[in-house]
Amino acid sequence: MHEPLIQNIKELVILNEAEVDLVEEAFKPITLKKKQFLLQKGEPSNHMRFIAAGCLKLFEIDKAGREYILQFGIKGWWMNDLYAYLSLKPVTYFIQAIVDSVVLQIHRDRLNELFNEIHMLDRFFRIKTQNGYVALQERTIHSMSQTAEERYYNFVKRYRIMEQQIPQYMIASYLGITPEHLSTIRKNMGSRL
Amino acid sequence: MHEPLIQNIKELVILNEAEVDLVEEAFKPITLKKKQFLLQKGEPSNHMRFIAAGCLKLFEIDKAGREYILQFGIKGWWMNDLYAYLSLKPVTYFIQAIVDSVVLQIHRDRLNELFNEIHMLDRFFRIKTQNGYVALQERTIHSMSQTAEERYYNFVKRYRIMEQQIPQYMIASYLGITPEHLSTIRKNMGSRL
DNA sequence: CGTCTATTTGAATGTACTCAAAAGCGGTGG
DNA sequence: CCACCGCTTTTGAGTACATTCAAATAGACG
Repeated sequence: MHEPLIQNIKELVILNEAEVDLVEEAFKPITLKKKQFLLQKGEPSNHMRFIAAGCLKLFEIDKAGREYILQFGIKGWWMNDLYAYLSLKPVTYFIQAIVDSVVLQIHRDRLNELFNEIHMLDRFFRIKTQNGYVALQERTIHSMSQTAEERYYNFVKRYRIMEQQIPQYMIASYLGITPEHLSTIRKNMGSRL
Repeated sequence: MHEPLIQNIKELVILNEAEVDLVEEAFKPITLKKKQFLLQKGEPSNHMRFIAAGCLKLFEIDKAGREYILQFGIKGWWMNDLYAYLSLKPVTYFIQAIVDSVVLQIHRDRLNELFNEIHMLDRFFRIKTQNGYVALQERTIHSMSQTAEERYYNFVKRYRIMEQQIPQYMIASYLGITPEHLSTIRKNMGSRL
């Protein structure tokens, strides 16, 4: 169960066996059924979270009730309302399982202890966050410079694995367009998919 | 000259005097005239950069020659093509001074050494990047859920200090709209500014 | 099956863009 | 110190991309 987590960490930093044990012990599994919430607006976010299996979405709902998806996550990804986690404030986003999922999570207090017990963890999260930042920056550029069709095409090309377990209207939300429009785009793209 | 840098670090982690000296020694100042480039597409980005004075922009130019501004930076901000810095690949973005500026920079190799000499630096950059990620996430949400007028209004409200030294067409680029459209928005907003 | 949810289709509308041109503004040289 | 030049901002007309709203069709699941 902790396999993918340990592997994920070891991709970036070195851990000895004792440290692996510490990490495995600290991260507790949570199983989620499809559509179940991991985090709801207003709750505190006291855990750092790693997806061991399944697929989840991180999203906001505005006053008009519209849903905006910030991020999808599959096995091997980290997912959190980072702002709420860091600031100790109530979360402003929701996290919900798209399919049955397993999440490994560690409490902030325990993780902060671990940062002192395993210096390399600071580094791990620094690099992880830097990578996440870079990816988000790219997404920002694309949302400004590309048409909806280009963004959809790139999404499919890049996240083919995800795309198959995610309903179309969620992808539309992620791309910042309406489901109707995405449908039209797909029709026009036709064979190019 | 290194004052704002040290202060910036000490806001998040504790440094002793020896460590302060190490940091001050490692970061070298660069002065830039208005419109001068700090980084041009194709170059490597071998330094981590802190703005000690002035104002700069980080932007991309697409094939059509259109400019997309990812980020403005003023005194106390960090600025880099993080992807290029981390991957050692040539930069895909430009960094250019909007007004006369001073940047403090440290070479990647020296910074990596410092990470081992000053463990708290790992933590500092982890937290910095996390904060940056959170801010970028918010921008992403807003670019999806808000109209151009709302985005402009929020930009002015939030970055009043910046807004005064930045020409309007650059703000338009940052907001993902045309200068003409921003002009129209300003006219319609009228007194509400 | 039948029901609920997701996707498609189409018409009318709106927001932002393109292109073109005029007006404003700031710096520089005569 | 004013006139001119280049760059920024404004204005307006026509257009394009994406949205809203409504309704029909298709798919998934009990």
